[in-house]
Amino acid sequence: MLDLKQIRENPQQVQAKLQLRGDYDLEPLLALDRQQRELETMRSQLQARSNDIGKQVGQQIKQGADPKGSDIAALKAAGNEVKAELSDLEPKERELKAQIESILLTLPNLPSDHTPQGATEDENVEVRRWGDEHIPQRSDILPHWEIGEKLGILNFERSTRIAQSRFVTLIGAGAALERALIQFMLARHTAAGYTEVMPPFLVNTASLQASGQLPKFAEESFQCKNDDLWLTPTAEVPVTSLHRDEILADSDLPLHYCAFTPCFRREAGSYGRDTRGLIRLHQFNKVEMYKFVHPDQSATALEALLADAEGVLQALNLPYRVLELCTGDLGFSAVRTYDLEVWLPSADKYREISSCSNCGDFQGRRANIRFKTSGQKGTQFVHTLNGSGLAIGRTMAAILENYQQPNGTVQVPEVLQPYLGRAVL
RNA sequence: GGAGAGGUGGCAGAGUGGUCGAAUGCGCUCGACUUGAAAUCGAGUGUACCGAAAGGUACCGUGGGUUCGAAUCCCACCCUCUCCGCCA
Repeated sequence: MLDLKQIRENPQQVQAKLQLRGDYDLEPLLALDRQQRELETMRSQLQARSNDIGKQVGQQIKQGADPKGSDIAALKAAGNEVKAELSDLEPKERELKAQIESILLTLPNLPSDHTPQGATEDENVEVRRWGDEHIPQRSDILPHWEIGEKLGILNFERSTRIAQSRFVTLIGAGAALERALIQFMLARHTAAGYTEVMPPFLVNTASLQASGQLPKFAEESFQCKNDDLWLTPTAEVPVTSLHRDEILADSDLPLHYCAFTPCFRREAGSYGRDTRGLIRLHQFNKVEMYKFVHPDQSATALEALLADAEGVLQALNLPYRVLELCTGDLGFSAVRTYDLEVWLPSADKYREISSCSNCGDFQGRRANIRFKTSGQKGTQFVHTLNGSGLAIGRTMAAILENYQQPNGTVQVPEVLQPYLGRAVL
């Protein structure tokens, strides 16, 4: 959520930054804000009068005045008058506040000054490539779903029987490889100081709103309609809400977490895209990294987060490139985002495998997560960052293709062998 | 699912209509005493909004209601705990 005070004080600046992301008009919001504050002043003055009358009644009765006497009756009448005025103002103010809130909830975060300007993903900026020398030179590499089914470790067809299309069942070494990847990544991140958490995989509406998935992107999540619960679309959601409505001490920061969770996405509107394989499923596993940091630290924390995500790909010797997302491609909550794209030989291109974002205080404000600096009064919102480290299914796809051997087997990356107990699939 | 109990400040816990943002204890901060520490004593210690400030307003699970006045009474909802049933 954006800071209403900031919008009020620098409307043209905020407007200009929002314009980089889409078409937004702040004027209605500002008008509502002016009305609301005017009403608030009036209401609070009336309230003060009402409180004063109430106090007088109490005092006079205590001092022995006749509760049915004319003095008291006059006060009560005055009180009733104030109450009538209040009952007119209160609902109006409440309504205005609700309108302001609901508009604020739909405004995306402001891009950073570093973020390249652009309308679509075509204008994302490539920052660097890594591991060109690991790109397989053969031209007969099978797509991962074909080699996976050949090896009997991926099954898509039976998964439609169990669930629907866009689900996979991992079998034998496939299931073991998935588990090994999770273990490997968590071990790496915990060694780097991230605290492992395994949160609930069902989250409530407030949690989805806190991290920015709601209200705008409801159709992207699976909902349990009988309960106020949704299937988590990413660990970012439960981990953000791990500290929702808390006031931390500045000495608590930074907090670094990593979490393995399945992720559930409806992929509404992507019919016909990536219909085969592990790239776009309704359910996939992911190891996520997440940081709550002091505002002064979030810029450097993003670079460190990115390095940690890259480290996973490097350890697996998977070729990748780093993109910085342009303003038009930035996610709703993000100030600044790097995507990691891994080389997929069958597609002959790079595909997203990680997204590392600095959300500034946007989620901190939505989730009401603040910190207090000792010796200073007042609170500030924490900055939050999240990054995949990595999406497990897409990592498996990359391995099945980049490590494919001419004889139809797949080499197991060296760092995974201890976790898997074998060198070849 | 059935029966019951309960939701108050960082924590514990009082408060059943009036001056209660809220006793008391613990914790925490600062100060005194002490060579230092402990103990003791003193002062302080929630958040947000409006306002240049003085100050004002709101918040006792959430939302409504009664009343001049609600933490306290009424209604609805949510959540937590205990016992029983079911269950990994």
